[in-house]
Amino acid sequence: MRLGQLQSMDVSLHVIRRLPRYLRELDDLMSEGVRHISSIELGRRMGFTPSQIRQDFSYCGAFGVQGYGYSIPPLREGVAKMLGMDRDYSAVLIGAGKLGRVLLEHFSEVAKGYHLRAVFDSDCALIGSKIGGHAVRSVSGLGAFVEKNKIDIAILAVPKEQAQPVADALTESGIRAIWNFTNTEIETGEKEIPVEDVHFSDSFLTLSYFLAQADREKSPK
Amino acid sequence: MRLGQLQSMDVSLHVIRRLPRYLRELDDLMSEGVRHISSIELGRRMGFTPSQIRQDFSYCGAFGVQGYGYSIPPLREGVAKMLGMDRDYSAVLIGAGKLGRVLLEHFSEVAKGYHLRAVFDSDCALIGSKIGGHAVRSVSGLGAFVEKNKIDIAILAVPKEQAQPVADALTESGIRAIWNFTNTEIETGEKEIPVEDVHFSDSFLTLSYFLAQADREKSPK
DNA sequence: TAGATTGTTAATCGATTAACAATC
DNA sequence: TAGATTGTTAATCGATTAACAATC
Repeated sequence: MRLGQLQSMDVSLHVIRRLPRYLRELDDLMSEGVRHISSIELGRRMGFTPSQIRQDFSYCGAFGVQGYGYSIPPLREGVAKMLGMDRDYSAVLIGAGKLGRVLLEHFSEVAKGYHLRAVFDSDCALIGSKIGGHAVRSVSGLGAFVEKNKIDIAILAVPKEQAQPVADALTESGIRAIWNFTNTEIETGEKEIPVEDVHFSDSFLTLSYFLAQADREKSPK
Repeated sequence: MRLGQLQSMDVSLHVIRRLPRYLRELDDLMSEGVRHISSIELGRRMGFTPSQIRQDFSYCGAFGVQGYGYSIPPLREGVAKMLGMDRDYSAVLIGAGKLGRVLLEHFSEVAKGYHLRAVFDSDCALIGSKIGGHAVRSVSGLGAFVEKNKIDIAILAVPKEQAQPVADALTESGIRAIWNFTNTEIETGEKEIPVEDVHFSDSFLTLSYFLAQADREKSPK
């Protein structure tokens, strides 16, 4: 189920999507040696209004001090906690093609604190070989593995055609979230399983729209 | 400049981001042999309200017929045209690492009708070698190439540290849009150059939020 | 204390949905 | 013609911004 469709959102999806940006900015500030900041100054850096920043942070618990601003270390931890970075979630990668391998490599940086438990593929030539320290397993064992090991997150990097069958296997075996790189929409049925789509083609075309629009404005016909 | 911050949007970013989804759905319908559809039926398939679909399509020109619905082929072309898919835009890839190579490979599928003109990297070991039919060039020649060949789009897949310097070279030499995979924000100065960010880490953490939220709801403490 | 800045409530702005006249 | 469905205007809903009392 696409994130936007999910029910019971205490915090709006708009706010949630800004949290990782705050995290990056706060980490940058930390590495610059800055230890506190006001919503005005942070807003100036990030291109947000101070109001929005105060609103957003109020969802992460109260870390501000009147007349002084925010103390960065606890605020950073508050945001990280909201994002579940302290919860030791486990993941599996399905699809050990080129994209899968890139994700595998990035995963340790991108997702510090999360645990990649296994890699699956349907290609017999790959099964058994080692990729990034993980023996590639056959997708035929995917459901059993997810169920037995109570895997939280599936990273889906298989070809379009396999997206839905693999998603079905995952939902049946109790997966809790799907990170979807297949450039296609997947159905997860009744259960409210969050699916985060990373559709390269959609992203590219969005950018292309702005070029086309600029050209239309230049020479309207 | 992030897309959300751009001025002069005739059509809101929300609508623009739905256009590629419509395109995919319409292509799916075409390949199923369907040639016309009502906003009600399309809404049912996509999880949108019929109102929204009619609103969105009205921006692409009028393709509907009262009492009948939409004729898919011209609607599909109308959406594609809005997205600039008929405009022969040119692109360069900067960063021939693993991610860059995946993007290169996907580019021909993802971006049919767009032309990849060159690949750049700063690694001497890579320069001169061929990747996906393109000789890898030194980034030192990036600005001159973009300027001379009037390149429209830069695909930025370099390490974080190089993101801003490369972006500076690009903006100075007249690039028109940047597809940014560096997991960091880039500044483009005065000119309103659209930047589309694909931040894997942000996307992953957004998904992680929903897991954490589900757990918080289960055992509030 | 005075100045600064938060957290939160109220006002505004924008996006989505509903309604309906137009019409195929 | 009658039924269906569009395109568009009005109503609603939700997100962002402004304002301000609380207070460090």
